Amino acid sequence: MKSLLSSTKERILSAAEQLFAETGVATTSLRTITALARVNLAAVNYHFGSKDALIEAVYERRLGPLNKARLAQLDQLEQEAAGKPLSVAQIVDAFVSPVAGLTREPGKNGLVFSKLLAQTYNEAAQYVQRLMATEHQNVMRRFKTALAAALPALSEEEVGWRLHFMSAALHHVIANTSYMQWLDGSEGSEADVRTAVEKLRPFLVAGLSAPAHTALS
Amino acid sequence: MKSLLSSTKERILSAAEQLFAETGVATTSLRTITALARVNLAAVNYHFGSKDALIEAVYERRLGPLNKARLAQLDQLEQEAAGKPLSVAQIVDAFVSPVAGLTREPGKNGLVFSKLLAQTYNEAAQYVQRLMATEHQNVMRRFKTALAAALPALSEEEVGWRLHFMSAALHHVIANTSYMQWLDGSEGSEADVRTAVEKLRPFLVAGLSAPAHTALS
DNA sequence: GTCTATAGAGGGATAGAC
DNA sequence: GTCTATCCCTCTATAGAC
Repeated sequence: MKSLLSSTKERILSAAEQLFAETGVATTSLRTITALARVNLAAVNYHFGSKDALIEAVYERRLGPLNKARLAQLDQLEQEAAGKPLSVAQIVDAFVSPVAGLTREPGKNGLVFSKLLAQTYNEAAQYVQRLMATEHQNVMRRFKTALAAALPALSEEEVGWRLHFMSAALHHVIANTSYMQWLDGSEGSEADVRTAVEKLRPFLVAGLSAPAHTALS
Repeated sequence: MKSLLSSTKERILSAAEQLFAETGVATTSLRTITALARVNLAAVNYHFGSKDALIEAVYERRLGPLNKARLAQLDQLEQEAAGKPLSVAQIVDAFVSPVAGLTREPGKNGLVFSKLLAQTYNEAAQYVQRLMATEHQNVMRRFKTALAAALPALSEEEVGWRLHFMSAALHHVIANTSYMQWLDGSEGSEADVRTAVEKLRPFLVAGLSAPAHTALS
């Protein structure tokens, strides 16, 4: 019952999250995790049961709040709109902002998790599917409905694809922001995630609002 | 000198590529690779020297042709345009089409590599940086120049970000197309990569062309 | 160039003392 | 709940026969 902020469990979770994001889930050993958390090796198996269970717990700790935040922001905007469809920009906002908002989660730097989520998107899907498949699907369905109302010219299917693209761009951008220098050799300016997300917003709004077909030239 | 299409080396490369894309580089053992390639375990070390060297070879085999194809298409379009700036749609095409064109590479199914490239983007950067940092940077610089000419209203920095976003969306979409069902619970229609890339095109064109700031209205 | 056999390192998990 | 010590497994890499 003692929910100290730095209990052994929490320290393991944060250390694991950080190392997973840095070098991947598979290559991170329990020995490395417990060393960073300054906790005994056996503690992982005592508190979580196995490495797999620890991985699930790492995802679980962040995904719940992220989903809730997205839905909450969408709810509030829809209430304020009183029946009228939201703008595409508002929907993008409700989807994107909570990711930056992860900063306020336990373990201080929640953006680490965003990087993890993107870096191991496929691996993540495997764990997420077991844990919160329905919750995640509900979120996506809500956004799909809102977006369909904002873009009546597009088919349901097209709206689904656009949502997919938004999620893809957002997560990949977060995961690879530190590699921008590699991407084009530009001097860099220490591009941080928050700047990247800010720059991404108009790109997403315009992309979502695009006509279904675009002629060449 | 005997460049048979199914030499031991090539079979190892293709098997490794496939398994890497399916379950990741770190979790794929040489035993699994050699079993799929129906080759002896020791063959990897004989032909490549180490697992790391094999990984590099897997990336090297595809990235060279991909970069060349992108530049070639851009070159051709620019020649035809005779000095006038290309359209954004044309630039998107030169960037995106060669990825689907990987199909014509050795080992038949080159799209497997696209999935690998996206799934392990961070890991890949590590190897790619060693192998073809300058080549990749040249490609991105060429596209940046072309895009800047097509979008004179945007700053150099903004154009760099947009290029980043395009690459991010493209690679993540390819990597996660098979997970669309998970994304929103839709019935799926066996969404293949080619369809995804086709749907992505107008999204990218509009996103790249967006004004730098979008009001929240 | 291909194979078998094995060395040597590092991993996850657990038993049992405290 | 924490720690040490250890089991047992899988992995990469290599030596040496063919």
